[in-house]
Amino acid sequence: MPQANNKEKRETRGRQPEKPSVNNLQNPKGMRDILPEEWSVLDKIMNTARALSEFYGFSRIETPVLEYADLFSRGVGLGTDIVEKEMYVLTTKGGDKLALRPEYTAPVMRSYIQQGMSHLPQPRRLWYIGPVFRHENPQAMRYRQFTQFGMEVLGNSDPIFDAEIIIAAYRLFEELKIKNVTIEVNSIGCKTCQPAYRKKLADYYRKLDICEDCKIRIDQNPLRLLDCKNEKCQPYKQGAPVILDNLCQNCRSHFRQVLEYLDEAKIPYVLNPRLVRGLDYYSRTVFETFAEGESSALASGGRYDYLAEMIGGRSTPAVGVAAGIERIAEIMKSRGIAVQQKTKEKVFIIHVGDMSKKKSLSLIEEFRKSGVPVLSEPSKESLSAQMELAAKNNAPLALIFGQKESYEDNVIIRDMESGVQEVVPITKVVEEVKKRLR
RNA sequence: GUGCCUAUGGUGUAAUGGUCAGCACCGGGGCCUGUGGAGCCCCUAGUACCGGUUCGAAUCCGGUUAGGCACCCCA
Repeated sequence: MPQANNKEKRETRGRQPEKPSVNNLQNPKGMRDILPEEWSVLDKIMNTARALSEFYGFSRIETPVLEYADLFSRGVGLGTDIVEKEMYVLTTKGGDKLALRPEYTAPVMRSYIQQGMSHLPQPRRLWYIGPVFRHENPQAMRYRQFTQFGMEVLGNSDPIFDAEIIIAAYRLFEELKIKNVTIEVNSIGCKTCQPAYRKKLADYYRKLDICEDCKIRIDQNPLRLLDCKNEKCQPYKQGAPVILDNLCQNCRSHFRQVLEYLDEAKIPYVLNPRLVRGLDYYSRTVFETFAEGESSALASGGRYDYLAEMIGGRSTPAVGVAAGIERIAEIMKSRGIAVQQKTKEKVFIIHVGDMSKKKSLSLIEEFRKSGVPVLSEPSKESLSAQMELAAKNNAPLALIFGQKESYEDNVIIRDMESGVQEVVPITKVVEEVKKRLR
């Protein structure tokens, strides 16, 4: 009577209005669950990032997920999309405006200033990893909550640190075996030379028949004119003034040194005079790294000598890089870069009957204490079902602890490969198992 | 924020607007309280949500939500 069954079910369901609708069981847009299978790649990336950071002398920092919203308005910039369109802002009961951090650099700088890190030996090398939030439309390799890893060198303006940051980023991809990563670098100048260049650029474009977006860019952020993708604007790029030709003496020399250091370290890079960044705090060196065939950046960063002042601190030169963990994971997956799962083989303990089930608990504890990883499945009662699980889990040994054994204080050690079994006293079993695992 | 595409058990899929939404995998149980990944049998579970058209909707229409792609921007 399947019909009756179905009807019954439907009616039953209809009578339970308290049951939440499926919509309530859905994730918010752009946010996702990270299931066990994915963690092997993510762990690999995170562990590599951590080891690399520590090796290069960086110390870990973590800041709150929430910050006062104006930290980002002032630091990242009011005119930027990140602040204007993509920030999650909430108002507390007390009326404070807090924001889910859309990036780490401003919070790290805030912490540097607030915690008096300028009184420690300079520069400070800090690294971080954690979730950041941007309210934008999700698409490939783009989430509303994602994980950023980054490194910052604060408190020194020497160009060697610009290079150090780029080198470290490059090494991360090297260690993760991601090949064909290109690094694009550029210098966007400083307070002295950038305004003049902006004006020059704006003047050049003002005379041309440009797309609607660019008409806005002219006043808002003329540097962005350079990477407009509208077909209409493409031909103009050729004749546009190049920023590298318009740098002041200091910026020119700074950039030259950065490149020399990169050459010295044999880091392959590409000069991209049209590379600009979307965040206000950047000055001088900017860079982005791309995996071959991908349009979105894997890691990017640059120097941000004005950020400290922008958020209300004393002038502090700094340079840093940020990378998106999920994007790196996607690249690794799509390129089939294997991450070996080093799950240790575990000895499987099998019980039969209530007495042995109960007593197997202390047996399991004994193994844990002596550092031998064991596995068991108390919910399975039949011996064959447990044998099956032992086999599925690739257990090298199965320990059969049945009724008979539990009375006689023995355990059967079964070699799963050969099928050879041996009865040993329970007091010796840990020792015997250790001997066989070697 | 804009535009296009998509949505059937946990997964992958089937169903000219018309019987009870079918199949496979996964999962659970059994054959099998004393020995292995197989086999056989049984079970669990679904038309994303809300509404409309219709005698009748998984199927057509509208909205919502989520996913994908592109723009914008970015990690």
